[in-house]
Amino acid sequence: MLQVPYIRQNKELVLEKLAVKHFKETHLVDEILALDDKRKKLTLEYDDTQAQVNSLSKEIGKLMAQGKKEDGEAMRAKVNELKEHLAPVNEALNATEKELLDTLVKLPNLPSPLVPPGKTPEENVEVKQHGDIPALYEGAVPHWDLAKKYDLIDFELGNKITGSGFPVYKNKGARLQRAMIQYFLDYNINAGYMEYAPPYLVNETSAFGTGQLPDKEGQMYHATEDNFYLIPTAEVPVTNIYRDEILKDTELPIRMTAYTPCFRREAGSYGKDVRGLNRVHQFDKVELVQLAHPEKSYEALDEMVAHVESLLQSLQLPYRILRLCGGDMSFTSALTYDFEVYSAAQQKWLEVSSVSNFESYQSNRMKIRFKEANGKPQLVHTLNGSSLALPRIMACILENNQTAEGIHIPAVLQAYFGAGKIQ
RNA sequence: GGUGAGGUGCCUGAGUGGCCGAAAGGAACGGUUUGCUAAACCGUCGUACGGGUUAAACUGUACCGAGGGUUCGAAUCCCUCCCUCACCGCCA
Repeated sequence: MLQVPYIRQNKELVLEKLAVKHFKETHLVDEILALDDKRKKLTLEYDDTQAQVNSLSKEIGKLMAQGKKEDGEAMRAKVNELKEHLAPVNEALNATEKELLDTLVKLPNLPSPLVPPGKTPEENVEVKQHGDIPALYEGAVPHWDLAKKYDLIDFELGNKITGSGFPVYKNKGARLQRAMIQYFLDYNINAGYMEYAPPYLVNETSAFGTGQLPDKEGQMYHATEDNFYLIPTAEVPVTNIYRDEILKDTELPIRMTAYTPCFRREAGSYGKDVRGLNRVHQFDKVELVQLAHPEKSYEALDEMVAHVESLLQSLQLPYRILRLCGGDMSFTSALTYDFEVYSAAQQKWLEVSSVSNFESYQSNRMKIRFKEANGKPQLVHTLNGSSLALPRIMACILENNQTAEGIHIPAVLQAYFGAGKIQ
């Protein structure tokens, strides 16, 4: 969430930037400032009255110790009077603080100046395209057919065990999946990221911290008995590792990577691009998370983009990089680059990675801060990106690398996979 | 799941109603001195939100797992929840 003092000092700029995101409820800005004024006023009243209570209470203690009971009793009556006045003030203050927070989380993050102004996915800006679109042989088919032909993935079996969108990987399909996870993690570790294996269920506080709660609650699976949420991405548990911590500036940047399954209800997205691996409820992903100094977070973003790019290049997949426009960006992001790989058999681009800078939007929720020598604590910037989401990479490798003699495995994966081909 | 003991600052750890935002030790940081990769000594050493100031200084409130309660006054008493440890039960 945004910081109130920032909103106060830059109100016009905030409104301009909200417009880039096509955010309509701009009245919230004034509401926030009004609530903050109210909060300050009530705080002042509460603090002053409580200060009187505190000092009188101390005197009562002294009087009682000296045996001056009557004076003490008189003062006690006075304190009780003050406290009667205090109760409604305190109540109003708590209610105002809650309302302020509730309103504040309704404001999205502000877009960086680099964000294009568009509204729809068509208006995203292609920053780069790399690699040749492969010309497939005549018998080429989409990955769901290949999965059957080579016995790699069983979609129907997933229906039986759980429901739609829970594919079962088997044989070489399972092994290829595992090979990719291993390769991606190794690749990230070599680039200086520390590996974590975090929990796949998180509590409410963690889900709030990265911005999944309160507004995206319907997208997560909820284990109601214990009030835990199944993670929609490793971003949630990994970023929360440093929740409520104050780091030293010398510890930044912090680079973390984690493999986890991801669980997404995908409510409301039925019927669109759901065939095969294109959209599933459970999938595997290797994630990158960085905590960076505010002045260096855009360098970190570029570094992550370059990192994901080199990873895709090593897999020899044709890809393009999009800079998302204001209307297509996520609520919490300040700048996002999407990576898409080209699926030759489906003849379309599939998103496989999304790399974003959240600036201090998440860290303000999580209170992840750092301190320079003799300085005050300030918020870090958080970033994350996929490296990579597995299903669509799998789909593209199967489709783009299919030949009459089998499916060619990218050279960098062969050692992990244990063969050069699926036949 | 049951029973018992606990949760205090970066760490260890004292504190069972006012003198406690909190002893002491350690770590860390700054300095002095000596100087074979170190010791001794001195100092600093929480956070948030207000007031105040050009900025400071200064000052108020809150925070001793979380939330509530009792009291003139709570780290300290009571309740609920969360977590940790030990033992028992169950179990990969």
